[in-house]
Amino acid sequence: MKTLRLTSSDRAILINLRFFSRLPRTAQEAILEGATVSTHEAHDTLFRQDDPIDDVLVVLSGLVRLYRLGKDGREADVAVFQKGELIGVNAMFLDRRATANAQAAEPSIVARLESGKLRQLAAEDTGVAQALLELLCHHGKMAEDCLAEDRLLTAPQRVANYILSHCPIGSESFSFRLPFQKNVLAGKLGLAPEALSRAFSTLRRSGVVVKGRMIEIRDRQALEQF
Amino acid sequence: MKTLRLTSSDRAILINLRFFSRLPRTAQEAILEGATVSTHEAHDTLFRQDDPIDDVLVVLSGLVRLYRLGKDGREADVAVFQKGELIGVNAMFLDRRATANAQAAEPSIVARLESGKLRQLAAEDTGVAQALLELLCHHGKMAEDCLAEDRLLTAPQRVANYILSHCPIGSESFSFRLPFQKNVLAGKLGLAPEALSRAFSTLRRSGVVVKGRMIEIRDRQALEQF
DNA sequence: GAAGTTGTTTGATGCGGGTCAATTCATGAC
DNA sequence: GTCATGAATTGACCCGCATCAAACAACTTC
Repeated sequence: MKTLRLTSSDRAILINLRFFSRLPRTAQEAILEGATVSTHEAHDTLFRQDDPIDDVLVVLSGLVRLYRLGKDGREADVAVFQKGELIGVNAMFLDRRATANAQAAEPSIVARLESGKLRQLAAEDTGVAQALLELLCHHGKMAEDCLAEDRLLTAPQRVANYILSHCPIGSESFSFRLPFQKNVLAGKLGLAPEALSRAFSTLRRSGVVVKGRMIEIRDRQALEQF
Repeated sequence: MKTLRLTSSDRAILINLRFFSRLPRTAQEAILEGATVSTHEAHDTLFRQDDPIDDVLVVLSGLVRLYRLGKDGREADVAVFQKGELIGVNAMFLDRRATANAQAAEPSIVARLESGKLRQLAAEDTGVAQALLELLCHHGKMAEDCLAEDRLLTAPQRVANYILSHCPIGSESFSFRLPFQKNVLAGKLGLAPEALSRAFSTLRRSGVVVKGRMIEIRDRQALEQF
């Protein structure tokens, strides 16, 4: 892990965050002022469950995996964060302890914003609070989706869903590149890597072509009703 | 379904809500003014997934189950709300559509608060926004817990966990009454009723005595390490 | 290039829990 | 009390997926 200064493209990412754009310029500067940046190797741990955390993390590049540990040492992913996403907003308004472990899933750069300052801003500026409310509601919806998927769908169905969520509406056939390793996708979907692999091979019969990280869809209909 | 007036004990429940107590008295009155109350039989549907909803629901008595439907008609619970809990806060700050179906799981009374008014209050008063932020973060944590449990624990472990969560710290043996039917508990834990039943019978060997809705714990240690 | 490392696929096996069906148990209605 | 309805349990069966092990593929590193 290495500590850096904010580059101008980092600043661009931060400034484009929903809640950031609501801030008066002076507040923006105040936040950026206190921000630190660090780089991490794949598998680096950013924080551990129950650690006290006083920052909100923003992924500037790479990928961060949030997971809990079972008593037997097994890991279960609860979220995966990509560029531009915020980690630790929950903790900021609760007991300021991490509810899970965070680990870089690939070489990553993250910014740390002082959560004390953010809390204060939210308490002073309803626009900031509003933006955070919307963010949290969005998180809430995602979590609900995830839980429902886990409970209702089989492995191939979850994968089909994931693929469709990347399909622009209206297009009948298309292709895209997985934004991360299949490894990580498996965790995100609550599957063992082997199960993901088998799910892909099941979906081949429905017109899904997988070549490395490239996914190609030939028959959207077939996927939808899987 | 029948529409009622607010009783004084209903008012007491509402006024004790975390975010409510932050409001100036005039705002409290404004909210209560616009509130409606309705009673529901068990199995009544309060709203359906994708319905536009313009209210936040507060459970005054009884129990409300929130669930999603699978393509095959199977139901998966995403949350269960008891007296004093708020339903539909997410929707209020998103697209104002229900993300799931809501159903009374037993005879229930719910209040409906105008979400437009609430949103406005949150936009004007940072104290209200703050309270909602805390509420949502709490919801977020619960959802994360739930997801992690689903992915890490077996049925008996989930049940053991549930029981322990009702155990006052420090007490080695104790007993309590399930706050709802086993039916509902099963759904909440993501289990079929049969699986819950079997889990209970597995836990008997660890000193859990089940008689109707009464649960008795004889050996806390055994439960914790299950 | 060769050789090690890490990610992915495939096969064989076992466990957990969903589903269906049949009882047993509770709870009320009359 | 009897009967009826719904809840909870128990057994039998099966399917989905985790797990273990091994073969492969794709990148590094030298």
